Formats: sequence, C-alpha cells, structure tokens
Amino acid sequence: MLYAKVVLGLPVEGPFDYRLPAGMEDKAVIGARAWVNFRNKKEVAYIVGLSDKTEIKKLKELISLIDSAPVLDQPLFLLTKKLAQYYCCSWGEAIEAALPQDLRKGKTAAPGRNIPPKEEGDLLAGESSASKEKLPLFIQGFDRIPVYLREIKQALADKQSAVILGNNTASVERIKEAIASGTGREAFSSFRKQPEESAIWEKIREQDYCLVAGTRSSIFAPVNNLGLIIIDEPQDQVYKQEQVPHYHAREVAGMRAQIQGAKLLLGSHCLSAESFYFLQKGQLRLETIPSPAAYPQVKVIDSRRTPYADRKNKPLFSKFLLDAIQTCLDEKGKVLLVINRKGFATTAACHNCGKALKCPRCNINLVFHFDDNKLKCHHCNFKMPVPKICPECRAGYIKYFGLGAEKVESELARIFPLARMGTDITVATNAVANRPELRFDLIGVLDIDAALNRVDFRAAEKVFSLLSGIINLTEKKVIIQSANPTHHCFSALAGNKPELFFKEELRNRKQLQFFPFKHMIMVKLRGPDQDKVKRASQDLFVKLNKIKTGSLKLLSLNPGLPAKLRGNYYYQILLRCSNVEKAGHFLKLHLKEGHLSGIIVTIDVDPV
DNA sequence: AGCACGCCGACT
DNA sequence: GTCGGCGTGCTC
Repeated sequence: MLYAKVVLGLPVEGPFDYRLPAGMEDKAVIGARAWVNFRNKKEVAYIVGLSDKTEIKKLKELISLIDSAPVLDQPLFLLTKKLAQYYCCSWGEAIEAALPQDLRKGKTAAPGRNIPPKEEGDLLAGESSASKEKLPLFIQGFDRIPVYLREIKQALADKQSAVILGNNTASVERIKEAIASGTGREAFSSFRKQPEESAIWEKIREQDYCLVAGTRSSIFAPVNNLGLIIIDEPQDQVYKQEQVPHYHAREVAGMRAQIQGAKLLLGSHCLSAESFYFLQKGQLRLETIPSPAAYPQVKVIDSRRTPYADRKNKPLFSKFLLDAIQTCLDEKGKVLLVINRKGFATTAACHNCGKALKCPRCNINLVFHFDDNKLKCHHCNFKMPVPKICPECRAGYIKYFGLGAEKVESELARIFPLARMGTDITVATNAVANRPELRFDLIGVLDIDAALNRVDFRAAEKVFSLLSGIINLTEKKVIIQSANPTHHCFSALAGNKPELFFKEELRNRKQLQFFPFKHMIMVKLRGPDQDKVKRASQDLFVKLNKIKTGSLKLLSLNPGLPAKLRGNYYYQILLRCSNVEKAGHFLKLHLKEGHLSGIIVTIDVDPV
C-alpha cells in the first residue's frame, strides 16, 4: 500500500496523508498535483512525499491525479519549502505563490521537461560549492542596461536561462526592448492574473533555456537551466508582496540563486544601506558605472530661517530659491521644482467645525483630486464628490489644506508671470527621478521633510536615493529646502560622498538594532469586532512575552495602520529577532495553540 | 481559511 | 422543548 503526503494552499500545516487507489501507485510523483477530499470539499493538493506507511488511522483515498509530472521542478520545489520556513506560511501557500492562478485551481498543464523532485533534496549540497565563487553583484549607476545585456549574453552563450525583474511594467518594457535589439531574442513575460498566464508559463517550461522579464512574481518563472537573475531597483517596495506569503522578491532571488547556483545581479542608481553593509562584509561585489555628467553644486537651505517669513502662511519658496529661479530664467535656463505630492491640497475639512472628511470604511483622511473633482481614499479607493456643506455640522463650507504640485504651480505662475509653465519652469513629483533623459539648469526641492521624518527606518535611505536621482538631472545647481539641514543625508549629497551617508546610516541602524543587524516580524491580527481584536492582541502580547526564548524581543503592540480597513479592525505586534527561521518556528507553534476565534492572524517577516 | 460541533440564552 | 448565536478546534 502506498500513501501520498500532500499539502494544500490553505493556512494549515500538514502534510496530510491520502491512500493511493489501486493502479495509481506507479503514476503518482512528488511535485505533482492531485484532487483530494479535504473536509468534505474537493481541493487541489500538492504531493510532497510518497510513503508505504502512515500513522493516520482514518485515511481517505486520493480522488485523482491532475499531473503525470511535477508542476514544480526540483529547485522550485525546494525554494517553496524554504519560502514557507522563512516567511512563516504553510508549504502549500508557498507553492501556490509560485504557480499561475489557473494551475492553483486545477487546470491541467502540459508536463515540463524536468526530472521529478526527490524526497530529500541533496541538490542544495550538490550546487552550493558552485555558488561560492558567484557572489551577488551590485551594479551602481544610471545606465545599467548595457551591463544587464552583457550578463544576459553571457548566460545565453552558456545555454542558460536568465530571469530579469523590473519594479514596474515600464521598466520591464524598456528591458525587453533592449534585449530584443541587443540579442535578437524575445523575453517571455508572465504577469499574474492575466488570462494567458498559464500558457506562457507552460511555454517557458518547454524551453531548454530562455529569457524571462517581468515584475515580482516572475521570480518563480519555471525556466530550465537558470544561470542568471537580475533585479533592477531592488530596494523598491513593490518587490514585497502584500498578501500571504509576504515574500520579498530580492530575498527569494537570493534563495533561488543559491539553490540553483545562479548568478545574482542587483542594479540601481544608488546603493542602499544594506547593500553597503554586505559590500563591507565581503558578501557582495560592486561594479560602478561612471556617470558622464558632472556633479552639480548642491545647496541646502534652512527653511526655518528663510527670509520672507510670513507668520501665518509659511512661504513655499525661500528668498534664496526665488532669486536663483529668477537668475536662471534671466539666463534662459530651465527650472525644475520637485514636490512630493500631487494635486492641489491633501485634506478637505469644514470651515466651521474643522472636521476633516474621512473615509467611512477606513477612517483616514480623504484626499482631494483636482483632475476629477472628487475626494478619494488612498487605501480602499472609495470616491465621493465634494459635499457643498459639511456633512458633520451642516453649517460650514469645505476648505482645503496642505500643498501639492498644482498649488506650487499656481504660486509660481503668480510670482513669475512671464515664465511659461512646463517650458521654462517644470513642476513635478518624485516620479521625475525616473526620467534620467531630462535635463535642467536649476532644480529646487520643496517639502522633503515629510519624507525624511516618516516613521520608517528606511526613510533617510529613500530620501537619499530619491535626491541622488534628482541631482542627476542637472550638472549645474540643486537647492534643497529643509527644516533639518544638518541631516547626514544632505551633507553626503552636498559633498558627493555617498559612503558618508551609508556609514552614518548603518551606525544608526546598529544602535537601534534595525536591519541588516536584526530582523523584524509583524504579527497582524484582524477581525470585524474591534474590542475582541484588541483584547486578543493584548493577550497574545502578554503570552508571547512570557514564553519567548533567546534573542526574540517583543517591541510593541499597536493599532494597525490604518486601524480599520475594508470593514476589519487591525492590531499588530512587532517583534525583533536575530534568526528569522527560529523565530518563525516559535511563532507558528504558539499561534496555533490558544486559538482566537473570529480573528485572523498573519505573520509578516521583514515588513517594510 | 472555513466549517462542524457544542454550549448557552431567547422564543414559537 | 428547540432555534440559533458564536466560541473552539480540526482538517489526512
């Protein structure tokens, strides 16, 4: 008698044993899917083991096999297992993260050309020696695509596949075009949730070796003979998945590269603190692409001491900046002003009672959008027209607060009536940093403090990266207005000494025990009853604090951000640990016992 | 996650 | 007496 050990795409651990019906014993393979009856429902299951014995008394029979061959080859099979351990989800959930939607729902697929995964993968040990000399490589510079092409061509020459990830579809398109003109080959693109997803997935599996370019989920592209993974702008948050399993494509890329002995390439115009750290530790190599452009003069203006100070309305522009704009315009130069906010105003509130208009579902401030004259919720996409009178007190008119790009533009038009907007003066948001082909003679950066003061331990690093990109748009002059002008971010930029920034940043992170020195884990609790979620969170916090082991530290218990989202209330417990796998194992163990009814608990490792 | 089971209060 | 709300625990 033969039994199949299966896992399911549910938040339950397993594996669960099923009896293989007669005649199916020699057809079942590890890595293949099967239909099973699980809790009286027909579910897709993934075979992760075959055994001739079982401990379970009341066994059900496996209904049928979906695949004659594994849907995941040996390396991907191992990758999903590692993913489940690191990100603290079930193996089945991790497998489903790596599969197209159709296949998760039981659609049949053509067999790939892979050998079935073995029960105990010794592949890890077999190839790790090969990956020793292949340290990850960081490409730093603005014109990275030629370097990517060089590496892709090398992989193709070795008859190996390459997977290239971009942080947005525009970037992926640019890379695909470069690949097409540089190698004459078309890279496959598999985007999640589009109808052709599984067809492309099958096509990729048929190739001995091929190129795949895509966004986050392409890290699981089922290529054969993987030799190279490239991640462009690896510090971008879009590589982190919002849903369970909360994986980060850069981490997954590291795991996959190690399993398959592939080369890992990270590319950005700017280093990150963690890359700088791994560089110093000799765990990363760096290749810098020299910039042909001269480094401009970077000046930081203390916006607290700006002349023209008007007690009521803080001026948008310092005198220094206005004078510089005037001079630049006189010399027929082009001016760019960067403001990190779209629209005209951020919040809308009543003139009479002062109440800000909030989203009825999420309870956060609604944002006024100038283009379609509506108030919108940035969390759930709730929209409403601007009410004529305040819905709260029914006595006051609605007034707008805050500033945005459109407000800046109208102010500038007033101050410089002869300047042509969009020609002499351009007002743009942060996204302008993604347009390295634009050139200006003067750049002014307004309102950078909000970004610098965000409650995010990477806030400074993000500002540094953003400003590095903006600075690259001119060879002449950059003026940054800030109420925090002595920040190490600015001194490093003014002196063109990025290493000063990263050293200081790492010093801070070490002191505060942030990544890359320690890891954070967020345990999120949600449910429709606020009191219940709050009580359960408090109980869990106390309990974990009591039984915690080793270097695990309970940091805080807070309402979620936002506290209410799509009808659910959120609370979150933040933990710090040295070893993610150990901490995850501990959490899995203690969350399962003492179950919390009406409350859903999820774990987010290395939340951003 | 989703569902059955079971315990307690309210009601035809 | 029985209907049904929700808390608890299990799924091979």
